[in-house]
Amino acid sequence: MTGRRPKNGLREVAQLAGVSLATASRALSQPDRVSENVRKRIEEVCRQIDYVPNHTARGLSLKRSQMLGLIVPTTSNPLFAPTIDGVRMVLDEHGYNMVIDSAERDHVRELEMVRNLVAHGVDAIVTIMPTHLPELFDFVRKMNVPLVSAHHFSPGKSVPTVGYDNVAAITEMTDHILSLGHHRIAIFSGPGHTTPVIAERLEVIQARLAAAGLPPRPDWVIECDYEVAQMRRAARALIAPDDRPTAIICTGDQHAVSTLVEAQLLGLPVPEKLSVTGCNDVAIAELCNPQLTTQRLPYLELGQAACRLALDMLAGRDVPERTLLPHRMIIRGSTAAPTKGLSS
Amino acid sequence: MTGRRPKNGLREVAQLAGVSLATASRALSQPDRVSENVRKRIEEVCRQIDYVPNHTARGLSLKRSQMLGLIVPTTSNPLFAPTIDGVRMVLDEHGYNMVIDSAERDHVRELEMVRNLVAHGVDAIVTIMPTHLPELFDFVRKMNVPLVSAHHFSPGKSVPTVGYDNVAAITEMTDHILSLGHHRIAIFSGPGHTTPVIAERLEVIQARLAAAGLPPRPDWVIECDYEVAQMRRAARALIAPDDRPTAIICTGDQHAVSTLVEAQLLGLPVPEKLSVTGCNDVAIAELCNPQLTTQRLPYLELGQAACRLALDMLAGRDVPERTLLPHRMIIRGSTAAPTKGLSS
DNA sequence: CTTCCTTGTGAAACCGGTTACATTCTTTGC
DNA sequence: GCAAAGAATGTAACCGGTTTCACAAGGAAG
Repeated sequence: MTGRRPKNGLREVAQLAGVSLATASRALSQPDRVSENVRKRIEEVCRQIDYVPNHTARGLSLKRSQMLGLIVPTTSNPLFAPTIDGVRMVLDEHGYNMVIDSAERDHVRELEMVRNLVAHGVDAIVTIMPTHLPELFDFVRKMNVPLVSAHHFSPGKSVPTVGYDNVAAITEMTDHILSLGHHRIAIFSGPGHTTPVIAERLEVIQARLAAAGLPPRPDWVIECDYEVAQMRRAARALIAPDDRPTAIICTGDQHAVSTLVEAQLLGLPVPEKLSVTGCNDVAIAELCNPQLTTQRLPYLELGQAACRLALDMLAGRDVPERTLLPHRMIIRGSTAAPTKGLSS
Repeated sequence: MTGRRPKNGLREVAQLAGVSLATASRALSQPDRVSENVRKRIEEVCRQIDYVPNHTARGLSLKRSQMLGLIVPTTSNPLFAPTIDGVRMVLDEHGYNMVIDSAERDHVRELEMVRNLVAHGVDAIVTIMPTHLPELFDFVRKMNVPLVSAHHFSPGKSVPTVGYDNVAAITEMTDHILSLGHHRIAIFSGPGHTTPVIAERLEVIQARLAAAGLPPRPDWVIECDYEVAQMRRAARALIAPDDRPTAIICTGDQHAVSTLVEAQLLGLPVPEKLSVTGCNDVAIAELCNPQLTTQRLPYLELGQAACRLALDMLAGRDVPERTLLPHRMIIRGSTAAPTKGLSS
């Protein structure tokens, strides 16, 4: 503290150690290219003055930032938390940082975010948006920035994609209900217009039921937002009448649990008089009574795989266009064969 | 596409527009300092070649990155999702980006993360860690980087802190149970050793019960991890015996809901024979039967306020050392006076 | 004792922007 | 009609690192 410090970062270190800037830089990034003696002296100085390297400058020079950009549809839906966590786990192993943006379920905004991330110099991008603007593909190709799409296989994606088999998962669940002998089946779904994944499930279930020869019941196809009061109201409307379904297939666990709660309040035993299925296997699927039959979807693994792929692309390795991750049906206590005499 | 592009970013724009680099730069950052004519020409060129600015270079020159660092205790606990969301909301308004790190509930790692974030050039930092290493305060002071701590007021924090009154909230809840006339009260808690906030709640509840003259029942103080099977097992052990409490105060909603489920399985009516309280008011508090009496804690607001404070500090404005956000007790169906004859 | 090759180090260019200062060209005032 | 003020633009230094290249010293080979 005797005089004013140059405060030029590495320049100061170099000066204090009595070497040139270049040597100081090498001592830190390629320790074996400098003499033992000098290296130790520089390390000592770094400790002394508590030197903090400037990754911005480093990034400018090296043209890489050690940062990966992650775009999520929304930060408020806890469903994506495991995916974010998966990305973070892999990033941690590689000393990478994560900058995260929310596209607010909007394609146009997604493209903005991608431009923004590229402007900020991220080395690669993972996006969990289910579908993308075509311009997005042009942009990343032109900018030559690795981008991988995680979550949903939709036609026309021209970037590496990792996902699970949404159609198979919900088909399997529908077949489970059908094979139990149910004929009076309702669908309780999240809003399809904001979420292609949900729209797809809804569509697949309906098609499957029709294929099984069940007459369509439009009043048994409910779309409802994730707000608790709304879900419970809708669930009640579905199961309160005497003319009620014997099974309800939900596109998400929240809707299923809401249904369970309302059934309980109405004194309708599950699964004896009503079977209910969920999807996603979030924590609440086990925190209800009975526990939920649901599909465990690989959200954590989605994040991990997508992140690995992105880093692979960055390293110049070839990556597959599609990576399919397995789902698994978890049959718990909320489904059973319909009571005789009610099912037909 | 006639020849090779210089590909020097703004230099290329300048060249194509027939102006100097400085003018091009000004046209974008201070449009009113260049002539109408030139500005339009430059904007046109930018559009033509789809110019993407380099924020890294900009950051190096300006010494600010338009990025804020956020440190969370863990990304796997969805409890912090609203806080992250709150930060993001405010950041969006200011055109800031967020780089997020997980400290894995570890102080030492938190300090590493802070150093890492500073090295990456973030303009300010928000951390949701409940307590910090003393070295952290020295570091941020020395580096002169705005840091605000959100979540918990613990003694000795020498940085601006935003939080809620954890002690008051859990005291209020304990008093609610006491005032209903309960004397046989158990505590079902998350793990205190990993989470100071939980440890504090546990301590406060015990002190309050003792102050009310209740004899201590060590077997009615349970600490249990957040894993569903574990929580349910512990809850069952607590309420299965005939010698059971008439009320269970939980330090988190998950524990409370687990208890609710087990009570239901045992045919133990809530709230008639057992009162249960939660804390945090996460979504499941409304997705159970009966709905949970709990404390609504301002997690979203925590993120918003902390982020605003951080940006204020960055702008050189004075900020309060402590910002207290209100909590609110939400009395729902899971609590009631004990049945006569059982309570005493 | 040269000559050639290593090895360690320094000087300077560079990454892609921002900006203080200098310069040129208009205005405006007297 | 000329000086002074003002507006638009250009020149060059700078942010804090990395890296190419040149150079000097030391060791091995001839």
